[in-house]
Amino acid sequence: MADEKGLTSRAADFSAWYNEVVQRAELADYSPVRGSMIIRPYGYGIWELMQRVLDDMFKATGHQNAYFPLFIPLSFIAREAEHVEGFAKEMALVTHTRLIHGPDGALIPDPDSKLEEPLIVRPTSETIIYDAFAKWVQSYRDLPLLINQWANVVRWEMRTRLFLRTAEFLWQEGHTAHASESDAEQEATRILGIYRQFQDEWLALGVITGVKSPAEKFPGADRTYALEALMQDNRALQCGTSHMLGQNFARQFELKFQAESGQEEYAWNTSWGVSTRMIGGLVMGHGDDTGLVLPPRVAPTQVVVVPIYRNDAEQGLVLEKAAAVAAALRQQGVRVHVDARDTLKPGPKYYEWERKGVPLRIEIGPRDVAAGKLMLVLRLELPGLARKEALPEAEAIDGLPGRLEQYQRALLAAAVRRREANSYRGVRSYQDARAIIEGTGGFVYAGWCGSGDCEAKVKEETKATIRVLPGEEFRTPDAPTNCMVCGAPAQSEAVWARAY
RNA sequence: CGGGGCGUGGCGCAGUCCGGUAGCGCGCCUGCUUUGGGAGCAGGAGGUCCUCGGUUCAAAUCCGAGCGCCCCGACCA
Repeated sequence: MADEKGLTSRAADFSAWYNEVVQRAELADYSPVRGSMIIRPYGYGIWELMQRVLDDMFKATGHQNAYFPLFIPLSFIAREAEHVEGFAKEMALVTHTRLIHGPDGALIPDPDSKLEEPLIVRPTSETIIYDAFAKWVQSYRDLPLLINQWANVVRWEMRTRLFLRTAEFLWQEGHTAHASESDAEQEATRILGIYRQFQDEWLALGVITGVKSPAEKFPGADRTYALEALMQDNRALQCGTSHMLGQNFARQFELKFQAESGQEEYAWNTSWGVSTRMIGGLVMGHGDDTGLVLPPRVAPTQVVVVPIYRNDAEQGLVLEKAAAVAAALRQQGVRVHVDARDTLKPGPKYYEWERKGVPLRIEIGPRDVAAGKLMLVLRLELPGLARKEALPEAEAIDGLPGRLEQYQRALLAAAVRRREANSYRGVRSYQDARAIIEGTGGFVYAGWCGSGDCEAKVKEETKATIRVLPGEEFRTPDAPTNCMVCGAPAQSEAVWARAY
């Protein structure tokens, strides 16, 4: 366990480190309900930044936001066989609508208020949304229908972890209907591209993308595209999914339209989502033994200004300068905070903001004011970047957005470097794969025959699953041509890893 | 649901074996001195010791039952 100052190190106990970072950076807290979490203002600030960027991306590609109900009739979820099978074990139900005092005075559900048909709390909204779509769509002229919603969903998980797996979480779920299979397919991959751009360029995660195996795909989908990031403990984190749903839901919910030809046809659907889980990805992807490390683009505070002074006169002087610097930075669109608290010395402030992952700190003391300089300190030492640098004030301010962008890019480069350093390509034997998975961990690229039996065997024996069948960009040039498990001709390359 | 751990001021813990005035560090409040990497002194506030029951003159401590949370595993974003 860590003392009040230090943190458990990643090497000593990765999951303890994770929990401590999340709580000490004030991202989240436990709630009285098992498996439910409180997202604190600092964590929610990150989520708001994520939302803003993604929302703009969705809007720019023609999507509109809407809101569908939290409660879904139980019968809806039951309509798509594979879908209900996938979620049946983790459903929260509303069965009563009233409380009364029982014999011993305690509040109990009023038996008379029992609902004829229980409601489920949405684990995802395909069913209720496609039911609505069916009412809205008549003609091919109504398509494509491109809808997104920002919502909470509930999945009653057996085992939970802050951000990574909680009973309730926040996400966006896009739902679209198209006139043709190829339109829907295009939509699913276009969204995958948007997610990819967001997770690399904003979150700096260095994700790989690809298709899920049939065993790992979304229940009810024909095909699931996914993004996977490699965490610092060399376990994979699924950071988002985009599903080609085919006509599975359209058939169940009578989502039909009249085609140009006059023929009545079922629409083609896609659904796609990313969640607050990405915040967990940021923590495990970038954090270090000091605490959180945030990419500037999603940092609620990008720059913290820490004034240094010894007496009232210096305090006035330095705070005035700090305010001016902050104002100049805000002019440039930088999110800056001046830590003017008089109760802490500079040192403790440094530690606090480092723990919270703020990308850049500006120290301003009397000596700097006199010299017309600012001390800039990055949260991390990264290749090609000076961690600490004293620059003339004007130069420092003008160059600051660029400096943040450099840092942003360096974080992504470091993530990709780490991912590739822990990716094992061209693995030919199951024995080798197993040694990697049970040893250091990481992404194992190997041939796969496509058989669910081979996949299940590996999962059973090593706990590793196929994360994705990698997209073209991520494939190994001379990938093995045989399945690493059974030796039969490989149908595709697969990336194996233990996952969250 | 199985295995492990833990419930004592806001946080981290000691005290439990062997019953006898509830403590320590950090944090918090007030004042003064401080401030370029976790400051000092002085004063102060803050606790149904998880809950219920039992034993006892006396329970944080012993006995019984229950509850909760965290971690590991099986299920999953």
